[in-house]
Amino acid sequence: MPDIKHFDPDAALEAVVRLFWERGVAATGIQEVVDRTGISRSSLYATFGGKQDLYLAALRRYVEQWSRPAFAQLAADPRGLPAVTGFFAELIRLRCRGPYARWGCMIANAHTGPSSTEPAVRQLLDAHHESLVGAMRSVLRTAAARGQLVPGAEPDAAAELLALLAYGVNLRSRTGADPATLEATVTAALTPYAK
Amino acid sequence: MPDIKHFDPDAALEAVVRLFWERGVAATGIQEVVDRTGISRSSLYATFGGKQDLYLAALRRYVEQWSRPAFAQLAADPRGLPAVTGFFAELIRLRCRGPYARWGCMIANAHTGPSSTEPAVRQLLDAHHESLVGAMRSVLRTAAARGQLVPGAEPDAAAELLALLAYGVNLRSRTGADPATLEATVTAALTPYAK
DNA sequence: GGGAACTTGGAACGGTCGTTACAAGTTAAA
DNA sequence: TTTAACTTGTAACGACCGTTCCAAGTTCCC
Repeated sequence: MPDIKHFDPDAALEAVVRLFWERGVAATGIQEVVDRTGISRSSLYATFGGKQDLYLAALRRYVEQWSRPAFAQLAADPRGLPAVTGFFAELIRLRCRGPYARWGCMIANAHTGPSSTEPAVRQLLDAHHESLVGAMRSVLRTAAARGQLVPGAEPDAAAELLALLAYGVNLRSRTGADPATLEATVTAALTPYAK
Repeated sequence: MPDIKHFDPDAALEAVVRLFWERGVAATGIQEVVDRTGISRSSLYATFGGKQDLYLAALRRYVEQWSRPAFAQLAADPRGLPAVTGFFAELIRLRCRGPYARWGCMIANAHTGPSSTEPAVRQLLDAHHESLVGAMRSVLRTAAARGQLVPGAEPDAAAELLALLAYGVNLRSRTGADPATLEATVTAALTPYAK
């Protein structure tokens, strides 16, 4: 029977996520991946395939670990509008403070990368966007059901708006945008909808 | 006395802009620049310096050629809210149709690039953002003066919101987002403010 | 213990990266 | 026409790119 892996593929992939997330695929060499993960080129290629496969795996892991939980929590939040406020507050905090400050969103970053034309990547980006919009729609419908929205507000259109706003926040946070300004902008976006 | 340049630096830089805009800096090699501009490595380095200088020059040219005129027109437009609608309509058209479709905005793209941490680039990105927000502020104040806004609307906060929305449009357009959806989203963003 | 299945480290692959050096060519004042 | 200033094409630089290959090591079934 075969030998067993001498490393934890999951931990290695996590290191790869952080590398690609912060610096981007194009700017990150395989050598850096080898150094940061501590595993050798052989093991890397045997486990994940080439760089493109590795990037795709990292993107998927990011979505599973960050986007999906956040979207699920948002969609299921029974509070309605306060859930949206909370979502953005947490987003802004994550993007501007702590270990991931100025990294932006790995998915948002991927939109401008050289692989964004590759079908698998594009499909992932589109699916991510649909998930975000869907979650926003859910929570806005909750808000509508709870009578929190002004008459005539359209949850579906507002959901798209809030999703694009999130991309804007993600992008601008990479240059060190002021979190207070971002917060105020989110407030300005929501105020007209609140009854 | 010296020899004279055998090429048009401005035309060369224009070609460089398109190259970096569409594909990004990291994914574009000097050889491609040489091929597309038609000038040799020597002339390239003698005229523009290294790759980083070339990128910065291209960014500046993009701002001068695209952003500055658009922002100036927006800020000076006497119509108020219809000017905002027109700005986004033109933006979406440019991003989704014609020769620049799916290229996004070169400045938005630059946010995720490896050079976005370099001071000169970051400063340019921040200045660009301030210009856009400033133009939005101007046109919204015009709208307020013309009585187009609902009572209580804050032009300054709304200006930031519309700027971030523009970044979102730019980003999402790179994967081929539906222009009609984007239009509807812009409408949804403006509707609550219109009297 | 023999041996098949698999992992691992390390060396090496050809290719491309951004950059530099230099000889030859061109220009116009002296 | 000499000469200094400058441009241009070509060649080459060392470094790194992503990837592959292979010998050596490890594991577990037979």
